[in-house]
Amino acid sequence: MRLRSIQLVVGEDGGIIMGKGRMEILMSLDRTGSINKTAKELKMSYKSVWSKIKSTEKNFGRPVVHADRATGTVLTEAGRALLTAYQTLNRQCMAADDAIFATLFPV
Amino acid sequence: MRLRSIQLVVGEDGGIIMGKGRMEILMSLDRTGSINKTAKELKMSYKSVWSKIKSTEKNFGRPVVHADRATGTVLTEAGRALLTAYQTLNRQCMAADDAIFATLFPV
DNA sequence: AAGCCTTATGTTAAATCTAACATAAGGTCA
DNA sequence: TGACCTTATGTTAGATTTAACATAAGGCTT
Repeated sequence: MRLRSIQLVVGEDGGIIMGKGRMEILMSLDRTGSINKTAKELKMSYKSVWSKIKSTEKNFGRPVVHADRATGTVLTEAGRALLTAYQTLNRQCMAADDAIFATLFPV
Repeated sequence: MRLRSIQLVVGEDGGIIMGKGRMEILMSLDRTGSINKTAKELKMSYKSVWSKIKSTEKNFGRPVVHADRATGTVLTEAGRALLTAYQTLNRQCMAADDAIFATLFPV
């Protein structure tokens, strides 16, 4: 018996802006500089990675990546800020929720 | 932009024991004393309500309700304890997560 | 006995989400 | 120029999840 805690940052209409999956996409993207390499690294199709990025941008209201056929893909200023904010959110929420769980569901 | 935080209590194999939906089922069940009335109240089919209860019991390891064709359905001791513990968990986690969100994503 | 309440399941259909396939086209390097 | 990298989308198929339909049967009330 354990806790599975999920944090989704969503737009006004409920569309997902950030979640654990998209966090990993942006992290990988920042490291590889390529949607293609990210897709391979995360064992996803190019399209699914690309679609999630587009979905995030639509719900977020502004671009999180700058894609170029020649130079690849890099995070925008806003994209990096969103990523680091979510990473912190995720870590802190997990810790807080786990602590609460431990008090209410003792082993 | 807002936070959607989800807390799932799961068994060792990841099967769901409690979530917001099952919390509402048990709450309604406790009030109505009938799976049928709960299904109507929550606008779900009898079967889907029943299946979720069975799933919870399987993953939890013991019955959470006592069902009787004559007298209807009531929560077991363990079921009520599980429900109240989850209600508290849900409330506290939501509050904690919202607070964290507010500090990281200021309006 | 008839009608309506209840729990209890199986089966089938629908809808939705995910993955796969196909294609287009710009840029770079040998 | 040809091969290979990259982004960019549409289309189609598969798989998974959810809803709907159907049936069975016990028990209560009138």
